Amino acid sequence: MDVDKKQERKKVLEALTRQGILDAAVNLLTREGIQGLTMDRVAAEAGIAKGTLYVYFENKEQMLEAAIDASFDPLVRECSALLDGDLAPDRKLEGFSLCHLRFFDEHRDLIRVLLFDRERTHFGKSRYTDGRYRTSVKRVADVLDDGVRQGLFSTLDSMKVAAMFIEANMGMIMQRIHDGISGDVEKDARQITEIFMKGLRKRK
Amino acid sequence: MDVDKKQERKKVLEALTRQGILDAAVNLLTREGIQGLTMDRVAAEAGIAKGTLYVYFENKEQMLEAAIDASFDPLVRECSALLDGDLAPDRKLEGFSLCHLRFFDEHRDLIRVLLFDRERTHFGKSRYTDGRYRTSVKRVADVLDDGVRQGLFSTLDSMKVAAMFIEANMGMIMQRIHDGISGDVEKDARQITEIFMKGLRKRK
Amino acid sequence: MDVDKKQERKKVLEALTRQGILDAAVNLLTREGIQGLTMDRVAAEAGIAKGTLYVYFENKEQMLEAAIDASFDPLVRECSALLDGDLAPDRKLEGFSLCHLRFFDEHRDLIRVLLFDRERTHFGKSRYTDGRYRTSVKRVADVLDDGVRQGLFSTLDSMKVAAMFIEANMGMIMQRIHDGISGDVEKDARQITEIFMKGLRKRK
Amino acid sequence: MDVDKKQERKKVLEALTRQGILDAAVNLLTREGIQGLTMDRVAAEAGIAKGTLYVYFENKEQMLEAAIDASFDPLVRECSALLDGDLAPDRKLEGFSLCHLRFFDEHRDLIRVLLFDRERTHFGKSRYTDGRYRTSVKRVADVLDDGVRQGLFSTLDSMKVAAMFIEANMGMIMQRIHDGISGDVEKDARQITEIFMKGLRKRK
DNA sequence: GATGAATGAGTTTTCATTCAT
DNA sequence: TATGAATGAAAACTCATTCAT
Repeated sequence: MDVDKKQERKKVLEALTRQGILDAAVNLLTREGIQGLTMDRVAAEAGIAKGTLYVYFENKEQMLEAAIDASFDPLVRECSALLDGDLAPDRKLEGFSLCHLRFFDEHRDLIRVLLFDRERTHFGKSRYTDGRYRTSVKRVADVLDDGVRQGLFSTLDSMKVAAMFIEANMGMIMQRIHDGISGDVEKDARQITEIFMKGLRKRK
Repeated sequence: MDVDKKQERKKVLEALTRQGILDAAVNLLTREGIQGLTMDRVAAEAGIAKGTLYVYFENKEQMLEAAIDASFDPLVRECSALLDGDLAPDRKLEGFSLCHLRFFDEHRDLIRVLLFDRERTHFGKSRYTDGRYRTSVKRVADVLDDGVRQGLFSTLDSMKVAAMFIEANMGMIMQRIHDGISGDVEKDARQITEIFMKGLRKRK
Repeated sequence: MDVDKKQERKKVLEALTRQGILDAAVNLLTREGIQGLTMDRVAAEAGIAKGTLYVYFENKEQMLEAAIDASFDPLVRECSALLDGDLAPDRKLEGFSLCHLRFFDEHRDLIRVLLFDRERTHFGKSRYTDGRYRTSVKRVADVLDDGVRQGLFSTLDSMKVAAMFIEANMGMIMQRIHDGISGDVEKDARQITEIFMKGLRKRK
Repeated sequence: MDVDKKQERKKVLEALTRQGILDAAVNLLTREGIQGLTMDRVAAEAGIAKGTLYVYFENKEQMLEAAIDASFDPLVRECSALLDGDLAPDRKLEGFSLCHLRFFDEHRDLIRVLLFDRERTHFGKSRYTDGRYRTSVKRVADVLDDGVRQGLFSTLDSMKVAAMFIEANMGMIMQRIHDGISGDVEKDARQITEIFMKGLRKRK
């Protein structure tokens, strides 16, 4: 019992330090960009010694990876739940947009990181699996395929369209940020869906 | 006269050196990525002395900027001509997609740079003007506004939609690259336009 | 009585832990070399906590010293017994060679350590006493002096010749290792003695 | 002509810096041992910036290698000339001993390095070719083989005996150093040859 | 006595930039 | 103008040692 307690306390403390590091890393990243992210500064920001970072993470790369993963976790979870749900495909797409717009409204600075990560993800010679992004594309593609199966959408190359859709969301997000976040989220999310559903062309 | 000749020759030579540096920088960038771009290597690639780089450019940042500008110049020119032309707005959009898909098919590696640059462009604390990208958004937005004026498109928030459109193109490009560039360019360009024109929804 | 038992048990346990540490250190040393010998790894190899090492040893240097001492103990004991025995001086020398060749055939990797230690021993500013090696030289010198006294050997500078003899053995060992341990131990041991007894020169 | 002069001056200056680094490295090595040899200190000792070291050498390992090579160069040359000469095999061996004893009398501290290098040479997992030492063994073995061919020496395993001979020399050197270099070099060199020629055994 | 998380000084290496020629 | 040797600040990472529990 005593031992259990001790071990538990230890685990909690460890988790705290680990989280502290991740938070420090994300803060620094958002504040200073990738170039400002040095192990020295992360340690300082986290209020621990440089060496301690290497107790918790193998190297800078893995720490960064973990930090980014951790900060996108809420978004990933929310989207996951949404896409797993049983809304109609078009509602799912709108929900997806909404999630993303909301998330980036709240974590406006993080988009910088996302873009960074996207770059690394796709084109780095790194060993990074491009997991997060590719998974996202695949899941949206599944929704599109569902839509086709249900006779809702015309036939389409689902992976390509999924990629387009996701990026279109990013475009909207960027524009919102550029404009100082104008207009409400719901409206913009609806507009994205609308365009992807019905197109821009005026109908008589 | 003699003096003029000399001066002219000098200018030509200087321009040549300058271009040589830019080419070297872009080659290195596409071959080795940003991490591989050191002043040493640029000088070696260009066949000049390291110090000479600083004769032509203030510092690394400005050199890089110029190099990226130079490498996107063909794309920018082509798009510019297209958007300045007098095609119908929807043809212009399709042309825009086509330009981009073609350009990145041919300069596949440059997309890495573009994404990198995009990040820097939008969110860095760098003094980079985000010229290229913002201009692009604005011009596409103009086309959209034209479309609206001509009664071709429904009313829309042109800047946001333009951003979406541009990013959707990037999504398509990324997916093509991920798939090993599947399908022909024209078809994919048409698909993008189609979706933005008519949407995904099946019509009876 | 109870207290005595407890104390004894404690002592046994401590000795066990101590030996475990030494074994771990030697294993690591032979497997990975000096560079691979970190306190972390020794602790892991010994299955104890890092901090515990400092319960048993003042610091790394002393632990290493003890570990090396322990691993050469068998050789030292065997040689000691031999040189203490009452063989003729020349038989003792041959026995000495045999001991060494055999020991390093079996602990081939340890020779690396020996050489390392030799360096430290003789020339480091370390507080290492150069005990092992100097003692060895002295004892061989004693055998040589015995030989001289018995009219077996010509007069000689026994310390210098002893050093030569010991190093010649090392040379043979190195060559055997380099060749992949060619030829049988006895023959090589005999050859060393032979040369030191009769020299290389052919006699008519 | 002018250009030639400039280039020559440059070369000389470069060689000077390079030599300065090597000298600094050897000095530090002899003064402080391997553990004391850090790039920081070498730079300080050489009176240059840390970065400059990396202009002249790829990394620490190669610098060290070059430094050691450079400091043994005189010995290697002298021995080489001697063994290439046309003395009788036994005179060559004596000359070899003489060279070595003299060299280490003068560079007493360097023996530490030699031993270090020997260790690295033979047993490191390093990419070091064990050139210096192996070559030495081979060349002495050739002399021995010559001796056998000329009917001077009994048949023998020349590589093993060569290794023994070289190490016996080292033993003598160590003993001399330990004793504070007692006795004159010639006498000790002669004693080594004597033993290897005629052995220790007293003849009636 | 045993633990192991935390430390931080110390190490190698990189590279944009300068400046004397 | 062109050069390229020299710089030195900064970065990632290591590891023996300590100390609160």
